[in-house]
This record gives sequence, structure tokens and C-alpha cells, in this order.
Amino acid sequence: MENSSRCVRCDNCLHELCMYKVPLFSHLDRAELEEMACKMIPKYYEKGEIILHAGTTPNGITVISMGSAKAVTYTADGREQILYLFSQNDYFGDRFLFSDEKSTFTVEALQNTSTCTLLKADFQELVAKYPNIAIQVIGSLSSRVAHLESALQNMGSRSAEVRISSLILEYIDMYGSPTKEGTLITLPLSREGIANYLGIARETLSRKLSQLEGVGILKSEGNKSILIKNIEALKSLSHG
Amino acid sequence: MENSSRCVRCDNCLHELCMYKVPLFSHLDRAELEEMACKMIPKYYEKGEIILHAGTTPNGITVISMGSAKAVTYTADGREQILYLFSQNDYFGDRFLFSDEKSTFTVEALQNTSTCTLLKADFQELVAKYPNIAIQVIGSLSSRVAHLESALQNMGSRSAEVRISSLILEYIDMYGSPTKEGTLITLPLSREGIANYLGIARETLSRKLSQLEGVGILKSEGNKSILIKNIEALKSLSHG
DNA sequence: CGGACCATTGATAATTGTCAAAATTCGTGG
DNA sequence: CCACGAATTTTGACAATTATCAATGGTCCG
Repeated sequence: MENSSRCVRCDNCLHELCMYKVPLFSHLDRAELEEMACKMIPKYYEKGEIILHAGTTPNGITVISMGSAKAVTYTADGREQILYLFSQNDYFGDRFLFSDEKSTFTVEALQNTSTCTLLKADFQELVAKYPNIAIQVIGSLSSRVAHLESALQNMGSRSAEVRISSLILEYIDMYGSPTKEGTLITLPLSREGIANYLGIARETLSRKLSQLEGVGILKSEGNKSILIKNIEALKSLSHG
Repeated sequence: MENSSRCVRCDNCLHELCMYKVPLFSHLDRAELEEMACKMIPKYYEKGEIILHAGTTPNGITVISMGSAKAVTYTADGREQILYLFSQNDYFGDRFLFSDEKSTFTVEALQNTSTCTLLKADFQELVAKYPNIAIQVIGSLSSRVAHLESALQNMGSRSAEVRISSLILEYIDMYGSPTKEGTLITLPLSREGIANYLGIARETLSRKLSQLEGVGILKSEGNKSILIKNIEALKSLSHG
């Protein structure tokens, strides 16, 4: 307690420690969390600002404490390919904690966004002190691998319709809330963003969504949300 | 030494310890390696046999000590999507070491293949004893993440030509050997396999390769190798 | 040498990308 | 709260690419 009062707390976290909600740190006890919190470096980015530049070496592990961000690379034919979408309490940089590799992706704020960064050296110290954290890191990387494998599997479908259906189903779980008329998804990305994530043209996405709307499966509600009216139909589409 | 003579050595490894060449274990000293070698379970698979079934929980970390294998999932539209290609000294299962998740992919032997498996429990014991191994696992997962990110980036190119060029360039580094007339690649996969890795139709791959042969960039040498005659041209193709 | 397997080629259809224009949506400032 | 302008999205028409199906040709291994 005394210890923590000596710290400059992360301003973004109000009266809570933001790390508390980060799975990576969830097995630490209060004291350990506070010890770490002291070392977190807070930062603020406007929408559109770059949080991490491709080609540079990340200086630690960065938690999105507020807002959201996308990790993008550019495909050989010059298009933007979104690799990850980071929402509140997601983090990146774990892959660089024990290596000096340069990042191949750029991270850009999708909204006004606050981050907390724990420097590599501090993290390594922490790992030395609490070896269990290494196991947590392994778990974290494992689920990142799982996510990428499934994204890759999805990209393997030649048909745009299948890819779109799968992504919507994923979004239902992550960003959906039930209403009387169906499940309302608050989209984390613009149409263009979704298209760039799926590796298809924005126009193709538009067309397919209109088509799905035409047969009553869903309904676009402005640019930022979609109402899903028939999940079962989506599921059968996503299966080929 | 006495210790090791009490072990049943892995038959596949002849007089060498196969783990010696596995990066994951390369930081262990001889004694540690031998200790671990005692616990490795060797197994042999004919070409086409399944080493790991999707939907089952891997029992440990499996090293390909001889031969090769592919890790595949099936896309929503029923096609085979190759996620990984494992050659000698590659391994899989690291992602399941500290979780009970089921594998989403199936691993199938591409040739007659020998493996050595270290059971989860034994691995965990090893990690407890030599905590540095956890760091090695982190490194191993990190490079797996890097590989997947780049594969995803590649799948984002809408054009088949670009994807093919990128893959060939990758193969040059991994399976190529210089000759007088150019770089000879001994292909690790059949045409169909390459197409399934790239997420395109086998016929499309054929056509593009013929086309590249037509302009003198490469030359198919039977079904199992390709001679690359103009790497620079390939590079510029792969950049869009 | 033969037969199974794999790869190539051709013709066609279906899908998707591209470019341009019109329509919507969104946020801002009055 | 409304209106306006910028940004985003949708739609249309067309071109380009790729998938599909079927037939042919080649390769590999016993």
C-alpha cells in the first residue's frame, strides 16, 4: 500500500489497475500487480496516430487500456492487410519480449486510445522474480497462435461469402448483444477495415452484405452496426 | 554417461541425440539433453498415416526426427488448407504444452516418418527443473507467430501470381541449392500441396508456373523440383 | 515396362476486382 | 436540433482473374 502510493498511477485506469483485467497478469496477486503498475508507462494517441511503426523494435508489452487499434501489414500488391484488432485490455508486444526482432506490422489507433507499456527490461525482471509469468506468456502466445491458425484457415476459403459469414459469427460472440429483433453487432471496424481483414475488396463486401440483407439474414444499421436476424442461416453459409 | 546408457535411446537418432538439433533444446547441456532423451517416445509412420488427429489433445511435443509431415485443416468450403509443413527437426505440440485444448489441425506424414514425443508431464517437469526452457518455448512460439503472420500477409494478396512468387522465394532459402543454371528447389510438397498451402486451385498453380516458365523465370524439372533461373524477376513479381 | 498417380491444358462459367458515379452516413458548427 | 460538407458506403457496368470440369499428357516407382 505504501509502496503503491509512491507510484505514479496510470492515469488511464482511473481507480482501477488496468492490468487487473489483462489475462496475462491475472494470476498475480494484488501486491505484485501494484509493483508492476508502478512501472507501466501510460501514453495517449489520437485516432489515426501510429502506436507502433513497422520496422522498429517494440520496447515492451503494450496494453490498450482504452480505445482500440489495428495491426496492419501491407501485402505485396500494396493493400492493407489487418492482422489483429486490439480492443480494451488486449495487448501486443509479447512476441518481442525475448527477442530483438523488428515488428513487421504497424499498430494504428482506431479511436482516441490510451495505452500502458511495460518495458522489456522490467518485464524480464518480473519474470525472473515470478517465473510463473513465463507460463502465462506461453499461454498468451499459444492463444495468439490459435487465433492466427483459424484466421489462416478462414482465408483459405475461396468464397467471399463464406469468409464474411465466418467473421460475422465471430463478431456475434465478441461484439454482439441480443435484442428483440436479433443480435446487434457493434462493429469494431469500418466496412473498409473488415474488407482489409478478410482480404477482399470493399465493394465485394458491400455487395455480399446487401445480398444477405436481401434474403433477410441481416440488416445494416448505419455504418457502425449490423443486426443479425438469422444466425442459423449464417452458420450454414459459413459451412460452405 | 552411465545415466544415458541406462536409457533406451531413440532408435531414429542413430548415434546422435535428435533433440540436439532442435532449437527448443539447443541451450541445454549434454547431461540435460541425455536426461530428456531418456523420456522421448519414438514412433514410426508410413507415408499418409495420421500422426495427430484434429479434435484430439496432443499428448506432448513431437519432433520429426526423419521424414516430413503437413498440418492441415479443412476450410468451410471443404478444401484442405495446409497450415504448416514440418521437416526434419521441426516439431509441433508446443502450443498445447500448458493447455488442454484440442488440436484444430491434423498432422499427416508426407513420407515415411519417424517422430520422438516428449510427454506433457515430462516437459513440465523439465521446465520446473530448468526454467530457462520456458524462455525457449516462448521463443519457439514467437517464431511460430511470426511465421503465421507472414503467411496471413501473403494470403492477403488477391493475385495468385504474387502469392506463388513469394512462396517460391521462401522455398529458395529453405530448400534451394545453387547450380550452374540457377537455384534448384527440391519441392517439399506436390503441386496439389502447394496449391492447398496457398489457397488456390491446383490448376491455377499449374498455369501460372507454365507462364513463369514461358518467360524464362523458371523451369519445372519433373514433379519434384523446380529450377529458378531469374530470382530478381521473381522478386519484382512478388512485390506486386 | 506398365499402371497408378500427378500434372497440364483447354473451354467455359462464376466470382471478384476495378473504376466511376450516386447515395448514405456522420460529425461538426451554427 | 438542424443543416452542411466530408467521409464512407453502395451500386452499376465492365474487365480481369480464377475455379471448375473434362480430357490429355507426363512422371514415378515397383
